[in-house]
Amino acid sequence: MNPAKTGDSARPYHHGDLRRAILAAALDVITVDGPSALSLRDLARRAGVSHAAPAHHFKDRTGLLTAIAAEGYELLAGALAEAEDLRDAGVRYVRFAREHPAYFQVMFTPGLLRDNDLELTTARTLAGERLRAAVTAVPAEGRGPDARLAGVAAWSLAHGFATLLLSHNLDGPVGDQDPEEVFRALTGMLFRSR
Amino acid sequence: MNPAKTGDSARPYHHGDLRRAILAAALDVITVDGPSALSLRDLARRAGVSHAAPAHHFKDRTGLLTAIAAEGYELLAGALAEAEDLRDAGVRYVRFAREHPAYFQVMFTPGLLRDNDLELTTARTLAGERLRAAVTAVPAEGRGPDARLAGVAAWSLAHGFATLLLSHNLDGPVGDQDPEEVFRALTGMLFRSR
DNA sequence: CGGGCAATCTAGTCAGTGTCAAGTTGTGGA
DNA sequence: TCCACAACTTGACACTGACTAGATTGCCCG
Repeated sequence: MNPAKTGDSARPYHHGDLRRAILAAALDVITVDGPSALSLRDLARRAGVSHAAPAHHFKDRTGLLTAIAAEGYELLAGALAEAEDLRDAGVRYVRFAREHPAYFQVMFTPGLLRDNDLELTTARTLAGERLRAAVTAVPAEGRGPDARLAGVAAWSLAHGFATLLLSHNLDGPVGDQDPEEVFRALTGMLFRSR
Repeated sequence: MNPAKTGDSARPYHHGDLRRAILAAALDVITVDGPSALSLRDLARRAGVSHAAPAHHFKDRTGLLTAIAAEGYELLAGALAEAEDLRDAGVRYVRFAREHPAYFQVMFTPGLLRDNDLELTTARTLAGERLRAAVTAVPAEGRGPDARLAGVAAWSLAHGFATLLLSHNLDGPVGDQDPEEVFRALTGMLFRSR
């Protein structure tokens, strides 16, 4: 029998899509308070479900974070796939970080994830390939002789900018300008001579 | 002054330098298992001290992390102060991240720190100034008209490279090469035309 | 020299957490 | 129809951070 609860009629024994609900709640929490504030019991409470229910869908806390990261890499791969050129890919990378800070944070915080998870690694390599594709699309005389090095450079630049942005380290320099525009100007400055 | 501390039979009531011992143990734990694995009780156990002793030196868990971050910014500022030019500053930034991954991780993981802490903010602004100094040391015709933008670009590049390195996202592209050399080559590629 | 005092550490408690094991309820497939 | 399995609940355990009160110690000042 269900204990008291708020709102609608009696909740069915089966939630319907508990997995989705937990994920959504988790993203909310992470966005506001960061991954370390995540509590399976709290998520269960938000979904109106018993304290051990989440463990049935994501074995652990780590399992939950891993699932989030995998989904994040899929979203990122999707965004990068539509990029017109390398600079656009960079802009989309930054935009992804700003629009989905929770995903981004989980994806790139080491020690939070089960690195050998299959779903995670495949999503991750897919996103990596999309990035490499954007780099190799640049004509060789524009990007220098070493495509691999150019890829690292582009990724570092976009990733560093996005990370510093999220950790509020660019609040001063960027101010109230549109971060995407700043990033565009930044790449324009670095590559102006080509 | 201090009673003997290591190896002897009965532990003295006063540890001697518990604060230092806790910090050192914390850095070990973070290096191996990340900040989320940090437990005050575990640190107390490692230092051979009661479970509540750490709280006397660092009010909370957050206080401990904040102290670590502040010390990290001081170390970073010290490293940047000795830089010869902008590229060298970047190399030192990357080297700092590799030599002190625990500090680096804590410093740039939002939500872990007490951002309004005085010691933290002063150390942070000091490091920021050292970075700006390295940028403005570059002659204007080499860095373009906008020093602020050039600073963001340089910081993003170094920070992104360091972050991706620590999260093992460059294990493939960089391979077994010396990361500092790769970074040097990378900046050489980006700035070859000046 | 000796008493007091503040820094340091101990010990106990409380609410909250992840995880495990075993039970209960609903549902789809043979 | 019925039954095996998936989804969820319930209860328990060991752990955590935070808080409190009290014990111990070394040092300063008279």
